[in-house]
Order: sequence, then C-alpha cells, then structure tokens
Amino acid sequence: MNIIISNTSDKPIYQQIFEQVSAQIVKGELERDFCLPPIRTVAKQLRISVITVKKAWEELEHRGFIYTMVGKGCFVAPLLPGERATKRDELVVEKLKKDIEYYKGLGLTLPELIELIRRYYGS
Amino acid sequence: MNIIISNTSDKPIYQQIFEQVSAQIVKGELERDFCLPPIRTVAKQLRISVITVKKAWEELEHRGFIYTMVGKGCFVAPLLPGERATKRDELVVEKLKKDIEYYKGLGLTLPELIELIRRYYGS
Amino acid sequence: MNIIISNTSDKPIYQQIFEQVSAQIVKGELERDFCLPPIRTVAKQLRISVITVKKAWEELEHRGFIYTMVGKGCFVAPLLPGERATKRDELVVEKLKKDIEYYKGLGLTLPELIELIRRYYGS
Amino acid sequence: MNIIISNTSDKPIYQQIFEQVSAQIVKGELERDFCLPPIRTVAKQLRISVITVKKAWEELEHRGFIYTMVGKGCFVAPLLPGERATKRDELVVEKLKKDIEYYKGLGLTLPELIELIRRYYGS
DNA sequence: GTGGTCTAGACCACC
DNA sequence: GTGGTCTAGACCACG
Repeated sequence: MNIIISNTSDKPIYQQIFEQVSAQIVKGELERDFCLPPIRTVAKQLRISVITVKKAWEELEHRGFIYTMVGKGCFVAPLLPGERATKRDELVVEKLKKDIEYYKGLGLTLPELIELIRRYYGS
Repeated sequence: MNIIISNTSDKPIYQQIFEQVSAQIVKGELERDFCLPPIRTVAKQLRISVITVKKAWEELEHRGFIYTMVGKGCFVAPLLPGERATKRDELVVEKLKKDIEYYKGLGLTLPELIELIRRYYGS
Repeated sequence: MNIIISNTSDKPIYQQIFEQVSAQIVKGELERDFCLPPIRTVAKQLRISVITVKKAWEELEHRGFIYTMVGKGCFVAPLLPGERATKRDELVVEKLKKDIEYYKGLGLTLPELIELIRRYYGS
Repeated sequence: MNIIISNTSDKPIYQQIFEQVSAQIVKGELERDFCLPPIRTVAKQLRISVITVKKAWEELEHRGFIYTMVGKGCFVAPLLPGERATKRDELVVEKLKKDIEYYKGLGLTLPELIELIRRYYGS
C-alpha cells in the first residue's frame, strides 16, 4: 500500500489518503481482506496525526471500501471485479458531472474540452 | 449580470460569485467598461454580507477581470477577444490539470475518460 | 495651464490635479497673479465633479501656491524664483525621505538605488 | 520577526505589515519554512483585529512570500537567493517608476535627484 | 452615493 | 490548537 502526502496541495490530507487508497482498491492492487496497517503506524510513517489517518479510514469504511473488525484491524472489502468497476465509476461520475458543469459554464464546447484533455492527459 | 448562490454547495460563496461573474466576462456577456452594481446592492439582492461580495470583487480585480474607480464603482476590464480566450483557458487549464490527475489516479484511460465526457456533456 | 487626468491611476483625482498645477507653478510656467479658470470650467473640461476641483484648489491655497479673492477667482501666488525653488524642494524632500526609508528598509544600498534610478529615469 | 505599526501613517495597517514582513523575507532574515506566529497571536500583540493580520498574510501568500498549511500555520516560502533578489526588485521597481514620474513632473533633473538622494540616504 | 479599511465575534474544517 | 469563511456594523476617503 502506497500513500504519498503533498503538504503544498490545497486538498486536505485525509482526502489525499482516501483518494489514493480507494484508487488502489478499485484498481485491484489491494486484494480482498488485505489487512491495512494500524493507523498509528501509518501516522508515524507519514508524519501526520493519528486523527487524520482515522478520518481517512472512516471515509473509506463509509464508502464501502474497507471494513473494520474491532480489536483486529481494518480490511479491504471483498469486491467482485464488476463491483470494483462500479465503485470506480461512482467516484468518477460523481466528480465528472460537476467538472463538466464548470467547463460548460465557461462556454467550452465538447470538442474544445476533449482537445484540451488530450493535450494534458500526457503519457 | 446574473449570480445564483447555492448554500448547499461546498464552495465558498465568494468563489461561486467569482466563477459566475468571470465566466460571463470571458464569454463576452458583459461588455468592457460595464459598471457592475454596487457591492451593497449585490449583497442585499443575494442576502449576503457586503464583505463577501467585496472578497469576490477583489479576486476578480486581482485576476484582471475588473478594475475599480474609488467613489465611482467597479467596471469590466477592457479585454480583446483574444485576451478573453486566454483568460478562459487560464481558468480551464488550472482546474483541468488537477482533474486529469485525479482520473488518472483512478486508473481511467484516456479513451475511457473521453467516452464518459461525451456521455455526460449532454446537449 | 494643462491638466491630464488618469482614471486608472491609484492616485485620487484631486491629488493628480494638485501635483500638476503645483508643478507648473514651481517651474515658473504659470506667472504670478495669473488667474486660474473657474472651477466649474475646469470641472467641465475634465469631466469631473466641481467638488473634486475645489478640493485640489483648496490644497493649493493651503500650501501657498495660489490665493483666493472671493468673487473674483483664484490667482497664482507671487513667488520669487528663490521661493519657487524652496517650495519645490519642500515637495520633493517631503516625499523623498519616505521613499528612501522604504528602499533602505528593503536592504537596497545607495549604489544599487542610484543605478536603478539611472535606468528608469529615462530620457 | 518584527512588526511595528504606525497609527499616524497614511498607509493602511495591513500594508504596513505586508511591507515589513516581505522586507524581512527578501533580506533573508526569515529562513525558508519558518513558521510565522498564528494570526491571532500577532493580532493580540499589535492590538489590531485578526482580520487585518489575515489580510496582510493573504497579500504575502498571494505575492509568493509565504505558503499556508491549514490547521498548521503559515510558513516562509522557500526562495533561492536569486529569487529573493528578483522579488525585492519587483517591489522596488514597482514603486520606483511612480516616484521617478513624480520627481520628473516637478522638473527635477537626474543629477539633482541623485544629489538629493545621496544627501538624505544617510548612513 | 461609491469603495477602502477596520472592528468584534462567530462557526466551520483540519490537524 | 490552526487557518477559512461569514456576519453586522462602523468610520473614512473620494466624487
């Protein structure tokens, strides 16, 4: 499990963690029932507060990416490949709708938008 | 000039105002040297504080969308059509880079992303 | 008598007028007892409020550049060439002290400052 | 970090703060990543409103002198020595152009101006 | 009338 | 604890 924190980003740290861990789950990089490291360990490694890690874990559980067994730890939820794709699309579409609204609001046409995305998507 | 405030949005009010007014300027809906309504008037109409409007106006001036004449009011900056497009692209690209980063992080390929955008762009 | 107003300047209009008229007086471009045009005339020509012109005239009188004869108009004060130079230096030194304080505060050495002035003084 | 407020100055308080703190940064007196005191603390010490301090901090961040980590504090931006000089010159030239315009308007020649500066620059 | 500045005090998100 | 946002209300400079 890999997490990289950016202190200069405008995103809250707990959200950065949520996004990276959930991404690894929907991509299948973390197998079902994989035991996440204890929050205190994660906090130490990332040099952040335990509370911040807790908040990210809570969000992950709330969205169904992990489940908690009290006293034992947190584990990756068992998702079928199809469910994984569904969850990913949930995340994507939720954000995509807002984004498109913004770009349309600025008068950007569909071809213009796609052109810009091709340019900045990179590799 | 149209401004609609959403109190349920997670975006701060002043930013909602900034986005909507700047959008109308780059789209050419507000002509150069058009005199914006006094901040007190806008505040009353939107039922928000004068200071919140002022913060939006400040950001607009700061980004070069409007200019202020103390005692007279605030006016739409004179932008050449080319400058308008440039400013629009500034706003778009600034956000687009972050968005793409997010979608790539979720393992979305370029074709998948474009496909989803086509679907949700709508009319 | 020449006055040019800049609406984009951050200086108040009345101060722009004061600076330009006082400059013409200390440079001897306006002779002693020259009758300034009525404030209403100036206001019309510059397309500004009478009140603004009045404020500039008051400041000029306060600083001894002009004198008022009620019902007749405002006139350039009689200044000997030496007095003109003195008044000019008053204006210059008053501002210069503050400016130098600022530049010194930024750690600018005297040679650096002179070098920059040579560069930007232009013609 | 030292800040001295003058209530008799015609400059707004937030600008006085901005000038003094930015000066200390470009002079290298505040090291990169130095944590500025909390705005509430500064406000108490200077006996001014939190908001006034915040406005100064915002301007500092906006001009790239500091960066903010929400919940942690505000920190001096990491500037290379060359960047520090560049930023200083930005501040200097911005003001210098206006000043020179003023002195030229009063008929002051370049040698006269330099002579006066030498006299008043002091130590 | 306009915008510019400042105040005191509040609630929130984040850590 | 930190900064981020918003409020109501005041006084000033400018026109």
